[in-house]
Amino acid sequence: MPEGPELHLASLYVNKMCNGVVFTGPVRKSEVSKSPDVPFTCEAYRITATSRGKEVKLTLTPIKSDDTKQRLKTGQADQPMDVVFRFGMSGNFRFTTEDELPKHSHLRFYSKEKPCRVLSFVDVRRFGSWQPSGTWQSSRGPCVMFEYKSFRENVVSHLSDSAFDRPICEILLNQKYFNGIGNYLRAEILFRLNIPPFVAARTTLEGLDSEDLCESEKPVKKENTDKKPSDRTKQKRVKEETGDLLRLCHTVPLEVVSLGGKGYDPEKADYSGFKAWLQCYYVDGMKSIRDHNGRTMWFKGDPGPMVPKDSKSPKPKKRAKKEDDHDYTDKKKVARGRSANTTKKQVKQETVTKTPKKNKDARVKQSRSKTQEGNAPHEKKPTARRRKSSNAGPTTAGPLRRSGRVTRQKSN
DNA sequence: CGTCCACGTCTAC
DNA sequence: TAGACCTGGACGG
Repeated sequence: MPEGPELHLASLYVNKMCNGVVFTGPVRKSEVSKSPDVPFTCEAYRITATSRGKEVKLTLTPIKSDDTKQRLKTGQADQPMDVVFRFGMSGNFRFTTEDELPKHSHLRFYSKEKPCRVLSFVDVRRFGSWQPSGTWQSSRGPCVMFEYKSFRENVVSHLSDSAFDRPICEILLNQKYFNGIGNYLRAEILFRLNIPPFVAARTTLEGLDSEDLCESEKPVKKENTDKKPSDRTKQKRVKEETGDLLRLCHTVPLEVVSLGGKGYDPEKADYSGFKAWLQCYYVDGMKSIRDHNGRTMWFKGDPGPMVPKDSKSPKPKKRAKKEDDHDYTDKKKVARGRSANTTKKQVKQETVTKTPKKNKDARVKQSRSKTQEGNAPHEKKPTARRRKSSNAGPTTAGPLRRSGRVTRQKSN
């Protein structure tokens, strides 16, 4: 659930579900969670939520009672407490009855009703975290969706920062400047403007005004294809109609919010709406390669000059089980078909083992050493990456990593 | 069965 | 700038 739109939708969900609900008692944490305890307990309190970029803040507000003495004696809160959440790769909120507690519910707020209900912070992978008495993380910039003006100013006034030496697709994930943008949004945003992902960020951004000159412009849409404008003209028109890159960092996430539903959440029934909204990310026919941080960048056309030297396309997953093969309307299939699979459900017990194990995600980053001799491309960056374990003898477990990864994409 | 991949940070050489 | 941190679904053998 994790880019700006999903975090915001989560805050809307909490406010809707918890409106009028009275919560009680302590906040409870799962055994396995390593996030801190939330030292808040109260006979009667309410919960509201707000979001900023990729964070959600819950505010726990005690309901006034006359019995101050009693409250203090039993350690009850009488002041509100904020808890700030980051969702990692899989965080979300759910409000259920007590006996329907979701698996991986790691922080729980109990309602005072008879068959009580529970607001859960659910997080399968546990990359998410929370901070009791928390504040918005100071290293993160303004929210691309709801602090648009200061977001723009923050970027435009810091273009000399060396962070902007990087390719545009990589700085779009830098939360100091693009709080709320994640991997699918960067693909969708650059795709809309036809910006090659691996061009220098500063080049792409300089010249943009800290004021949005497009301000009062109406939505988007409308594509007049009878004319064949030159590329230059086309670029200009695109800008006029849809706004510049910074504006799309604002409007594109907001589109996801207005889709309703849950945004990116393949497990949910209303995922199809989101899937249909995607134009580039994981879409059949698009290209993808790993950026310098090992994250998959989806794009169309020219990758741009700053492509990682040894980068390869991740393997195109075959479309999952059939599902619908009847294309009713225009076909807009997505490469990944996570079907709503509700079959088995191994109730495996989550444990607290601390066995040092082989990392998995790390392997994703190690681009296989293609030319396994140390050719050193020391042009610009001291690209020390790409090698590492290559000539250090085969690792016991994984001798040959991927061999030939084929570039997905049929046409171009 | 094993490998690869996933909406994101963090922090330690 | 590599790993580390996690679970689980899709796929391949």
